[in-house]
Amino acid sequence: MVTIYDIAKKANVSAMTVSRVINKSEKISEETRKKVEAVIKELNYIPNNSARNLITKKTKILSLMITDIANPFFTSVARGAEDKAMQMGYQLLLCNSDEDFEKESKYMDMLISTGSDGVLIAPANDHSKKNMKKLTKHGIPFVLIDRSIPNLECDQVLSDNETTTRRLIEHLIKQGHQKIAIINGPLVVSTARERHQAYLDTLKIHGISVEDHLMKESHFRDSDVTNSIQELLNLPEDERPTAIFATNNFIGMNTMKTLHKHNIKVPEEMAVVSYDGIPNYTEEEPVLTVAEQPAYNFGYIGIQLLIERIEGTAPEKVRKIVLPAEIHLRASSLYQP
Amino acid sequence: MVTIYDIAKKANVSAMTVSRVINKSEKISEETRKKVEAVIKELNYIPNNSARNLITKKTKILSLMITDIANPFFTSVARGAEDKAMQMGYQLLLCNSDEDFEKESKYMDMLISTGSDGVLIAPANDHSKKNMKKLTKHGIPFVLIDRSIPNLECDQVLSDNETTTRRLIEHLIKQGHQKIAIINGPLVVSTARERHQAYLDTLKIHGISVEDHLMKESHFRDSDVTNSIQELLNLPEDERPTAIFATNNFIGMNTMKTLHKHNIKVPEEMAVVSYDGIPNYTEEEPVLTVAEQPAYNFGYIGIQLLIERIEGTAPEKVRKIVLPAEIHLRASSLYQP
DNA sequence: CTGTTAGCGCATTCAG
DNA sequence: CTGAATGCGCTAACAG
Repeated sequence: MVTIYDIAKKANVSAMTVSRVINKSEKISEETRKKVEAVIKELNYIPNNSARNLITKKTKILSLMITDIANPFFTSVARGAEDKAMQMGYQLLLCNSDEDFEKESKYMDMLISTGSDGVLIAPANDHSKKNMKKLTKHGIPFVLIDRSIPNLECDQVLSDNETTTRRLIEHLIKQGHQKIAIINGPLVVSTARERHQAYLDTLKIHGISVEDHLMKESHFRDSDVTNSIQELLNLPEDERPTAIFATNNFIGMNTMKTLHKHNIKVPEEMAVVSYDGIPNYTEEEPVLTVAEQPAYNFGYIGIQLLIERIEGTAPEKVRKIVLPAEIHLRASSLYQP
Repeated sequence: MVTIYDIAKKANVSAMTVSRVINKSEKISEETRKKVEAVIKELNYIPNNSARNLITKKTKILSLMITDIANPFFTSVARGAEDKAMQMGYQLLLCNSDEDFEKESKYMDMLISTGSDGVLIAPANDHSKKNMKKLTKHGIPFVLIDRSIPNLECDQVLSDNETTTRRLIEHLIKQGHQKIAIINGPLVVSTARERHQAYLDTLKIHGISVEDHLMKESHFRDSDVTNSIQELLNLPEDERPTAIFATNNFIGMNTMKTLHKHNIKVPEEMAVVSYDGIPNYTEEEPVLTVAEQPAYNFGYIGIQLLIERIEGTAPEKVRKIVLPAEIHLRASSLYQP
């Protein structure tokens, strides 16, 4: 392995001078800088970060913890995060918690051990607070994205779940729907809770009674919603919903698939609206009405806040950034006379 | 920061003993082990990997370099790689070269600097050989996936491009097609070259003349193929192809979209076959005939080979694993009388 | 089974 | 502008 000493010897300078050249110190004469750089190139020298980190306590590595790498929403988040991180001279370590607190904890120890300068995280659920506390104890800044955690003051980039949900539900109401079902993720996740609450509030505002049997709790991962749908379809005619609100892309997509299997016509027999965009890999126009969140920006802005926190350019006060979603009205919820 | 010395002092042992406990050395009395572990837990001690790496030259970090994080093919590769890496106690650093040799080189220096134990890489193109040589010079093992590099002896996990392409083209020939176009990626990438060659060979075997104007070179990223398609459609009636072979998922998908825009009926006016699966996010049955590669296994097996190489359990001789693709015949290439 | 000594490669002091 | 000494946190090699 080539070290600064090898460079120093060959360039007839001290190791310290080489170190200064590497770190782009200003206080180096043009002449010696060029001489050293030539030797560095000649010997293919690449600095050893482990040695560096040991002293500086900095790694120039940021970590991104997401809950599902198979979800296009998080793929976009990752792209945004990666773009900003690279632009700012940081590397990105990608971790996938699979919506699992235990797996998240395990990764967290690894991150601390390896030395991340900061962590951008979509927490698995409310229990993740424990992991956040651990980061704080180790002096590692973090920024929450997509999901908040109760009673945890920190920088975060979130979606405006209240407004977006209300707009989706009111759209359904305007289309004449009174019995609107919700298929949600686990309520131990903040986004599920907020969308649940906004669903309830909107119904109440419009004088629509809330029915327990229209509220289903499923998962945010790409798992089947057959049971939930089946239960909704099994309801007596006068209780059966005429519309379904799916709280993420996989639930929405699987709802459409399942309804199709049951030969239920959308939107005539059942209207569907969903959270999150779904990439269109076909030549057909998309059908599903969705509230598309700015996933890329979750990553991009999240990393920006994180770096500002790390480099001390952020204000003392924590920042909570709330981004709007964009609603695309499509056939799945538009009444066709 | 808590160090082994803090633990040692509080547990009334030497730092070395603490180190042994952390590293699960056998030669420790049950009693002292328990005592030390208790203090570690009490003080929330997590070892500093930078210090460790400096001595051991091991980081327990593997890197995965892919060329396009937005491509579902590589997302699957990443999942497979992540699963295996985690299972074996390694972390995965994900890098995205964007099909760009320069970006790949930049990441490569970072990887070497941070200290990856090994690299699993889908090289951007043949020029990447230079980057591979650099890894070798720094003693970092690597495994190629998806794409090989001419005259580079190393472990690799590839797809059987020759057989798969032949089967796709022969399927088209059986359907009665004689004028078959190919829209390919850049020929500086091995997979593009191999598919190109197999396309030529298959046509020749079946006595079909090869026409230059039916061979288009595009990109593997999600960019438009409008020009290529336009040129094909502009050909005089008797030279115009009746089928298109797309050499990856994005090309296939964009070919379908573009044909749709031109109101060209598939497969009646133009049959289409494509490489790579495309996730189906709709309730409709997929239409496109594809050769689906075992992407997950590229990652999974690739990491396996890599770890065997790192830990010295691999045979001296390099291994070349060739995985078959699975052909799904669908409407886009099936003649409907 | 446990402890001592030394040093991994580099940047932070502090001197010149 | 340059250099010498020191130690970051940990483990390899040896000694007891």
